[in-house]
Amino acid sequence: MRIGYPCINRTIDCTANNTFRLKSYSEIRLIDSLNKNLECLRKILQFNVENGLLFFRISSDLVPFASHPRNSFNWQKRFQEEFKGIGEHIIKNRIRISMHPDQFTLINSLTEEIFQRSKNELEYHAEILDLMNLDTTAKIQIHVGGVYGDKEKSIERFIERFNKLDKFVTRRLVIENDDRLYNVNDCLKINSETHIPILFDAFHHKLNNSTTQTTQEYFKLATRTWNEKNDGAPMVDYSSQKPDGPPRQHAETIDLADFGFFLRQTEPFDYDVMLEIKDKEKSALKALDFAMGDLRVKNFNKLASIKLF
DNA sequence: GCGAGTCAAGGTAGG
DNA sequence: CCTACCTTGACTCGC
Repeated sequence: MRIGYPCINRTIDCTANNTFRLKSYSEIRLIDSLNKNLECLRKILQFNVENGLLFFRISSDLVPFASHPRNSFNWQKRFQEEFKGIGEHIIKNRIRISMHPDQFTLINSLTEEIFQRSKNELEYHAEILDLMNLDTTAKIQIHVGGVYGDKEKSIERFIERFNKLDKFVTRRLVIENDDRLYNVNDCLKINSETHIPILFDAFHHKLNNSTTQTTQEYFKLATRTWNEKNDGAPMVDYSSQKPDGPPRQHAETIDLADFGFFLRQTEPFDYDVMLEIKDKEKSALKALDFAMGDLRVKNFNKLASIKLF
């Protein structure tokens, strides 16, 4: 098991998602942001390795306006050495990497234009991971998309569109159950047609499940869609409800009692867990401490003390 | 230097 | 058909 957190580190004084407004777009701004973002990504990964956090989600904002028509700059070529260097450190330290395009990426959209934009956005994500020379265990996670008044048809459309994507994207693509529309059962239907792995989101599952099957059973159904050799250990998203917050809001900091309960529920399995919690690496470190002290967590990937960079 | 308003992209619910 | 809301951080502008 590896433990990780998404995109932002609040301890380090920099972020890997510097951006700007479209109105102020220029090649200079783009290069400047990308320089800062790659430099900061290095620092974050360095911090993570030093602290035993070996799972990380790279921000979709790493390259501002990457798939926007306004941007015709060949950033792939300009920064290929930098990407390659970061990739080498990721591989050397056996860091697990994921990416998560945001809500506007909808491959099952009713309109061809939105599908095309989504396809471009997915290709951008795959390019980043390719430029780093990461194998297919580095994943891109998306939700199934909209329902558009007819879930059956929308699932069919997802499958048709999935089959239109290039191999360099689909080999990295996984789907995640969401909190309102598509639950694990829906994802399983898509998996039976496409063999796309299902990323189990524990919090979303709590908020959106239609049967009496337990978390354990669904966890098992979802995680066994991952092919160990090509996909690596299953990725899992974990978070909990913010106490006294509006429903669905993610907690400010980790609830170790709840996390411990989740670990026990999923005990026999090896997987990598992403903690979607507001205070980011702070909670991830608490969880790491907790898990290392918990003898029941098997296959625990202890800190590799190799120095980065 | 600060706070408020706004930001590429879509969808759903409620009216 | 139209509007509010989802959800988050950070850019940008006006003071």
